[in-house]
Amino acid sequence: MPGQRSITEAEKLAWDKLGGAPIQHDQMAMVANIYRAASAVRQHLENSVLRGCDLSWTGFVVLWVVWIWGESETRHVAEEAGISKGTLTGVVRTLEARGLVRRGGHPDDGRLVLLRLTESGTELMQDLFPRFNAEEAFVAGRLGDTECRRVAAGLRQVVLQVEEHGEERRRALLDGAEPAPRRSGRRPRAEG
Amino acid sequence: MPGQRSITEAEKLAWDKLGGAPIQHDQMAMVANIYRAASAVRQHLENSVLRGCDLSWTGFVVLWVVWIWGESETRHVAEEAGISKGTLTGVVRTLEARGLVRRGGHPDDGRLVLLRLTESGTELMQDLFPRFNAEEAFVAGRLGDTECRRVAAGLRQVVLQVEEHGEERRRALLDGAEPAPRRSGRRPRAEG
DNA sequence: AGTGTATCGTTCGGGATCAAACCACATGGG
DNA sequence: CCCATGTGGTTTGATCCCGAACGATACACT
Repeated sequence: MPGQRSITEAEKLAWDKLGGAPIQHDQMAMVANIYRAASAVRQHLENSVLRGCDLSWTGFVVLWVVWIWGESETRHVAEEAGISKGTLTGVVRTLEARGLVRRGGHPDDGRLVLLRLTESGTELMQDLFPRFNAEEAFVAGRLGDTECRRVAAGLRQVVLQVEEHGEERRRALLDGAEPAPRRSGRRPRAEG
Repeated sequence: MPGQRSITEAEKLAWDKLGGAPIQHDQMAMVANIYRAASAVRQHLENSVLRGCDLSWTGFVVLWVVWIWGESETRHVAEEAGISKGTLTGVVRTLEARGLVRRGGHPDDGRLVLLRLTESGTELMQDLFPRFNAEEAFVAGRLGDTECRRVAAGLRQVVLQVEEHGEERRRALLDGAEPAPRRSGRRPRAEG
């Protein structure tokens, strides 16, 4: 059972290493399980239905968003899919190479790019989505409908908390200090 | 609010596109929220406490595992951290370059590699973990202890379902067919 | 018409990610 | 002793991922 030598034992060990400082263990356990569940679900979906179509999780999500909402501006797709716009550029590149989506300019605003499914992309989603949904049902198989709703509601509270107060919180933690650049990422062009 | 133009509206649209085929929507909503919450939490943690130490989420998790469990074999660390052994090799490489962990051979079995924290890695975790835990508490701030436990328990059921029946399920879905190779990944060396 | 300033998607750099291929070491049987 | 089989960690190739830098376009104001 990966990652569960015992979460409780881990807490005891951490508590010892900190000289007895208090730990919010219910919160810690929830975060740990959110991440574990997300990994497990993604892995299962990728290795069952997605793999056969040569799609990654992210590729599927992007496809799904465009399928559901129809022709969309890339910024909206990135937002819905929960990835950065830079990542979306790359994902769309591979999706386009597979002939599943098409990129097109906006008639009125030259900055925008619109995404739409190709014929074959639409057919793929019609076949794929029901099978995807069946696996969602499988991973949730030990929980009843009501319990699913309850867990989903709890998770939504977490998402809302971060979305509504996360930035403010991060600012407060920095307390005036500069935001600490990432190690990776593009460097400013050398002055000449 | 990223990814929530409205999940319910999305379901209706999907239902239409499928010509009225039934959708397991509670399960679908739970999976969507698991992934959203995981992304939100990861993003918040990386951009608050982790960024200042130049650590990725995964880098932190690996460090945490070795900190808690002490000198460990890499296969166990990969399992606990929930990443593949190939990924671990890369993550440890960067962690080692930052002077936070050290790799060492096993005295009795020449195949094994042991990981341990350096002095500075240990100091980092002693400072970092309490601040990490404080942010875990922040993201869970809208939920009480009991609700956190309940959500964690539900998620554990999902993880267990995949771990105990996932492989069997994937085999059943393939139904004898070959497992469909990934598009990416190493190719067999050309026969000569 | 010109000049900010804002916003869009793309590029870029460092890194994470997986599965399969691969190589080194271990272990058991002939 | 040797060779088959198994089990470790590492390498490889394609992709994903982020955020900052960037170039192009849009829009408001002059």
